[in-house]
Amino acid sequence: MPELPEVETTRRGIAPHIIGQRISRVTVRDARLRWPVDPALSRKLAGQTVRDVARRAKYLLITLDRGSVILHLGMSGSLRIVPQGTPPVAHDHVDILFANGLVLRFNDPRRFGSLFYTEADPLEHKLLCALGPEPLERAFDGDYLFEKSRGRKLACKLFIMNNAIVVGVGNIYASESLFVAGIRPGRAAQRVTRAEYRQLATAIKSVLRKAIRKGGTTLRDFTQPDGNTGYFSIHLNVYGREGEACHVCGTTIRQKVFGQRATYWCPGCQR
DNA sequence: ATGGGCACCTGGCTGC
DNA sequence: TGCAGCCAGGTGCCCA
Repeated sequence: MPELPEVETTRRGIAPHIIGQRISRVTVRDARLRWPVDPALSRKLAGQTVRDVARRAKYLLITLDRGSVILHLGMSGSLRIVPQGTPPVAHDHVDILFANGLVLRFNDPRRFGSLFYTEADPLEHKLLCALGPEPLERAFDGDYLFEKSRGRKLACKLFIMNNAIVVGVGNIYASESLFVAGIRPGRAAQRVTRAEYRQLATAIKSVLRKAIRKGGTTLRDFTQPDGNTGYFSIHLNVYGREGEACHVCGTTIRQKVFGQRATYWCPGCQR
């Protein structure tokens, strides 16, 4: 899946096409997403106009007149804007059709994504209400991480990937941020110092901002919302580079699994 | 409360 | 060439 920069890139890509547009209907080709798509979705959305496209963590929030569509891309989901009548390809599960002839099309090979509608405050939804701060907001800083981490023995990499602590730090950017901050991923969260957490919070912000600026890392199944094949890629220092030389010090990059996820670091640059 | 592990699913790649 | 096995960007939930 898209990590946070990819979700934000998607939000920015689709927003200008759908804000102010009226939904005519919804076509569900395969309702078997992470949770079954509501059979009455089309009836509930038809006639409503998109007022805003927001993001909380990696959830996209499409604000309508009376409610919100909450959409998650899972591991392999993507959204595209296509003209009505464009033949669907494999895994094009849901289409939201607009009166102006455009279609917001959700594709997700692995079907870990989700899409549902609520007329309550989306931020109060069970899946969203307990989330930690957004990494790019001021409330998230090194002092916050330091306070939250006292007494926590798990690996600091898993700590920063915990959505209750901070949202939006996925597997790639967790390794990359720890590299920039010079902290080894396996260290217990409670053993990382306040000064190091300040470095880490700064690193997380800069790594995510840089990736957003670049339009999201290009991964196998991420497609730009407008269908452009022009791919972007941020410069990865450690992720996926096991056995290769560190760009900074030349030390061989190592890999180890933490919490069932591959984790990469440079033993020369990270302590 | 915390942490560990599993589950959900398809597709691409590797190596025999 | 075929196929088994392994790996992949997430995260909710169950259990100890």
